Amino acid sequence: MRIEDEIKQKKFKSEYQKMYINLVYTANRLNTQQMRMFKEFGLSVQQYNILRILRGQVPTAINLGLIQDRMLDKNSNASRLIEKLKIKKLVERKESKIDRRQVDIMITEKGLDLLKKMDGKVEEAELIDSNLTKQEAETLSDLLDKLRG
Amino acid sequence: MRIEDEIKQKKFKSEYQKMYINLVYTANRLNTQQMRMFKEFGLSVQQYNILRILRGQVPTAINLGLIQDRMLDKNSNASRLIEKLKIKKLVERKESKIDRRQVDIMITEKGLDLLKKMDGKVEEAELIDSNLTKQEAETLSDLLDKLRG
DNA sequence: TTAATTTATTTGTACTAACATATAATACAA
DNA sequence: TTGTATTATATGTTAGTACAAATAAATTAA
Repeated sequence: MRIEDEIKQKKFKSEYQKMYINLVYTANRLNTQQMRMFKEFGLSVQQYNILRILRGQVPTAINLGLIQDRMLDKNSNASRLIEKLKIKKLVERKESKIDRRQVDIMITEKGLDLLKKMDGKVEEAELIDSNLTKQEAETLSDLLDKLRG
Repeated sequence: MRIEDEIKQKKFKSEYQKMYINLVYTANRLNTQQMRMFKEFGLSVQQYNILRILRGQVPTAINLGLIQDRMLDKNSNASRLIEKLKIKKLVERKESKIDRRQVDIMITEKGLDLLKKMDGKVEEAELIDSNLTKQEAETLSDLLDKLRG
C-alpha cells in the first residue's frame, strides 16, 4: 500500500517530504513488528541488538562504550540495558584490567543459546517482510547511505 | 558514510539484513534530529505530527480515531498527546454532536501560528538533510512502499 | 425494549528513552 | 607531584510508548 493511503494524506509538500514521512512510517512499523517478535523471547529490540553485537565479538569481551558506538539506537541507555541482560544471565560484566573505569562485557552460553533459538525466526521475518529483490534491497541501502550524507 | 562504517559492522547475513539495519538506523537518526528541532518549540515529534494533521483539516474538526489512523506512529497514545496540546492551548477538544463517544479536535489560532513559525525550519531541515535528488527521493519512496507490501 | 456486543476514548501500569548530572578513574599540564 | 581536564560508566528525573483494562455510548439481536 502506498504511503498516501496508509496515512490517508493525498498531498505532500515535496518528494523529499513524502520520502521522509515514508521512511519514518516504515521504520516505525518494522520496529513494532520486531518488538513483538522479540517479546516472545523476553527481550526488547535494543537488548537483542546488544546481544548480537556481543556475539560478533566472541570470545573477546568488549567495553560498554564500544557497544554504544555500534548500537542502532545511540540514545538508548546501554548501561541499564546491560543490567537487564545480566539479571537474565545472558551477559557477564567485569571490570577491565587495563582501565578500571571500563566495564568489559561478554555474552554467556545462555545468551548464545537464546540467540541461536531466535536466529531462524528473525531471518525468516526479515526475508518475508521484505518484498524486495536482492537488487532492490541493495539500491534502497545505497540510497539510505546517500541520504545520511 | 556507509552503514558498515556507521555501526562498525563489516559483514551482514544478507543484503536484506543490511538494508533492514540501515533503515532502522537511518530512521532513528532522523527521529533524533527532528526531536531536537521540535524541542525548541516545546513539542515532541508526535505532538507536531498531530498538529500537522489538524492543520490539514482546517476548518473542520476531526475525531481522535481519525487522527490515530493518520499518525506515523500508530502506537503513541493520541488521547494523552491531545491532552498535552490542549494544556498548551494549541488545540480545542469538544464532544461530538453526532456521537457522544467521539471527541472532535481542532487546532487553535495559537496552534496555527506555532506551525507557521516552524514551517520554514522544518522544510529547510528536510531538504538540507536529504542529500538526494528529487528522482532518488522518489525511488526511495517507491522502494519503501514495496517493502511494506 | 432489554440485553449483549461493538466502538470511541480514557486511564493504569510497567517499561524505555532523553538528557542532565554524579561519580570515579585516568591523562595531562604546570 | 598536584591540581585540572577528560573519559567511562552509572544514576535521577521527566516524558513517552506499549498494552491491557475501564468506562461509557451506540448499535445490533432476541
